[in-house]
Amino acid sequence: MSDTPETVLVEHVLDAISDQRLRAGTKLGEQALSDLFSCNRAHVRRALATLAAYQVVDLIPNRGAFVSTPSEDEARDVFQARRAIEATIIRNVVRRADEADIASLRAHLATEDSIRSQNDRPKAIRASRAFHMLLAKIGRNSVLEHYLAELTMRTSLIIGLYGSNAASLCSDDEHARIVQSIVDRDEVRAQEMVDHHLRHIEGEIAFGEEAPRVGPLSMILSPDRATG
Amino acid sequence: MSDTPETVLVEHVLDAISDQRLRAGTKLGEQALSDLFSCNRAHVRRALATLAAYQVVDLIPNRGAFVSTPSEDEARDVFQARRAIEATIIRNVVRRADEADIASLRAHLATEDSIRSQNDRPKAIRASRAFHMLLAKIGRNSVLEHYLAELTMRTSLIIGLYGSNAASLCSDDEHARIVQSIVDRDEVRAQEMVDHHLRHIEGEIAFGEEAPRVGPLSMILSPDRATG
DNA sequence: GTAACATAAATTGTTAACAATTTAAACAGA
DNA sequence: TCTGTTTAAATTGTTAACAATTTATGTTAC
Repeated sequence: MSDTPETVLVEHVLDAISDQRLRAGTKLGEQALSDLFSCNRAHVRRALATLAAYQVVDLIPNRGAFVSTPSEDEARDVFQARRAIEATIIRNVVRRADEADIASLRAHLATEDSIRSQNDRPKAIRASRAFHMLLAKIGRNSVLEHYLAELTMRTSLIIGLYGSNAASLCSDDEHARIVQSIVDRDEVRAQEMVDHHLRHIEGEIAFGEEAPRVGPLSMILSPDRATG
Repeated sequence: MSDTPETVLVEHVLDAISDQRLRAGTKLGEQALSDLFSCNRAHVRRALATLAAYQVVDLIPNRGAFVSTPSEDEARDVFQARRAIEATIIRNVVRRADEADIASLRAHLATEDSIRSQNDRPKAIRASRAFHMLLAKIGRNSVLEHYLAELTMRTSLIIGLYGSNAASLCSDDEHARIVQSIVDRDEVRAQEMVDHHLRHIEGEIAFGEEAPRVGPLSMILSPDRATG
């Protein structure tokens, strides 16, 4: 859409969160952000208000903005919400996907395959999220798509915070099997696969032990970084 | 939570939207709002950014903020999203509702009954929305609750915009029957009732014909108005 | 060496002034 | 009367300065 400083800032922060470059609890100082994105603090403040509304940032009066740290309860709520939303999305996909859509799904699977051999975890996380967002797009419900964008972002925070056992992420060939059931127009099976997939991811999370915080903002959020 | 000017402003606008006092397309001028809520424009701007993130306000560069006017497609997406989310909510309710919850549900039904005899449409709309939000609260998933708050608000805009045939709103005793199936702990029936109920509401909407715009802001949004 | 306290620095909160753009009004010509 | 142009008013966008609060630093007493 537009290219206002607010939009740029919001998009970059969201990207950084979904890539797990920005971790839960990180402080988002106004001065730091306005320097990084060369805009004034009014812009930063508006952008932070937007991010807070997306529930990926907590605004604490007189203290500043922090990347939100989901509790275990909140994490479970997020996953249940994802199951609810993605169940309807996958149903839409099975019903509405045309050949171009299926081609793009297959192309994405190929991309994920090649990434897997590279052992680049951040890249893998981004690609994995992109698969779910591709499904949402093909499902053609912009409301559900928007909510899933938020929820996948929060999922990134959760996994980054509590860590995921093994290099599982969005594992193995589960994505491939979901695509197969879409091709087969098997609504029930597709729903089962997605539900199972999400429960699998949630099950891998090790609640209790939190991961350490790290890194200065400037390393994480450079505006000149590729946006994807 | 807190009582910052932004919060107050956001809450009041949301209330006005859910009550259908604020209709789709209404301009939300910065000066007008800062006068009404006696705060400065910086606060107004932040509040508007939040409302835009909630997708009940459109921010048009150099033009200002307007209450969003959902298209027919968007309206259908909103209703499908509600079915997806409320299906899970009602399942949670059937499983988790304790006696206090059921008492509050019955109390709410009584309130709705008494309102029905008063023929006060705005009051009825608010009560009807409150029923769904009460279910969300009892369901104890804060993520779904938050999303439903947004979606019911957008539903108010939709109904206000396209009008609802008959005084149906959230009709008759459908709410009562939903409560009954909760009491009976009949998960399947409860889900069916909610799904049917939502389809019923959607079906009453007369797409095609838009309702007229009206009213000055000061009449609609007085900060000293009761909030709860 | 530690704790409490005072001071300084940094950060967030607030306000006002000014610039740029859009909207409304006034006006002239056909 | 309608159209198009010009001028004025109102509204949004931007910036900087200042106040209030929090955080960090440093000092002193024990």
